[in-house]
Amino acid sequence: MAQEEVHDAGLALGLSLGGGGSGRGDRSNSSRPARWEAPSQCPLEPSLTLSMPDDTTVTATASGGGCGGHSVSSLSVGVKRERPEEGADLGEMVSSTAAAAGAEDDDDGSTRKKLRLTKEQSALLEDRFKEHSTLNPKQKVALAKQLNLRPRQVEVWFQNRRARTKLKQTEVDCEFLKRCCETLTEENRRLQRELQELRALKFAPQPPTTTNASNSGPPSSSPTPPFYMQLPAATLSICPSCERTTAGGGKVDPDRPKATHHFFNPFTHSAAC
DNA sequence: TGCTGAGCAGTTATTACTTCA
DNA sequence: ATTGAAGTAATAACTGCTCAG
Repeated sequence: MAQEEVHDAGLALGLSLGGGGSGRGDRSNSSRPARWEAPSQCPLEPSLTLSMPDDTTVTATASGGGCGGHSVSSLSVGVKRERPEEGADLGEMVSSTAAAAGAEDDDDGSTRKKLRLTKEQSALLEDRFKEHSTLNPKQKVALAKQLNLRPRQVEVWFQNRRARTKLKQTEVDCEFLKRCCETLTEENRRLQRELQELRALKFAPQPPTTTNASNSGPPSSSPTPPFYMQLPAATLSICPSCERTTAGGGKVDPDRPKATHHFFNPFTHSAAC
């Protein structure tokens, strides 16, 4: 049951086709034989292919039990009609798959069925994906043969698998950035607090001691704050690793006002201590 | 420069499962 | 406890686009 689904505006049916979707969706099947053969998942699956006068092919495939140990039996009926449009790899197919045991196989075709890969197929595909996330044409064909799938299905599976991997990685990255943002927010709060403390120290009454060059700025009533008050907040940061402040020693090189020896880099989770 | 094949992003449709009345 | 409808997640398959060769 390795049919590929296509949307068929002409037949208001869920279409599942083997041997080619429409248009560019099935590039790998350009060499598809004129008469579509239902590819069976299992060599033991009996299949029947009928060629209709109007180039429509009806295929019935009964599958089950004997393939790879999966227990789901199914009956698949596919209808394919050659469509003279956009090249040779065009075809349409109607298929319905239903559990053979008790389920009806006479559905009106208004719903299209989707292939579900068996656990064995998925496992092998996963294994191959772990080795290489892409396949060259030869590998694709070989793997398809091994899985009793069509190369197009293997191709699609790998595409979807890559997309899922990327999506997961994006989620991980997003989570990481979220944590970074939280870390930076917390860091910002800490720095704000520290700034307030320093300001309070600055404006507190000071004992009449001799002043050095670093704090001999204008009086507190002056509109321009002393030099260290103009430093970027980061220069006063507390290293989360060693819990020391960079500007705590009171000795700041005026030529390197932005030196942040203990600045914590949330992207590397490291501090340049 | 046009063609072709491959990969990707976005989307659709189906299936399986869960929840709830 | 059972059942059917509704909701949801997973995923196979498709379309359209870009890009390299």
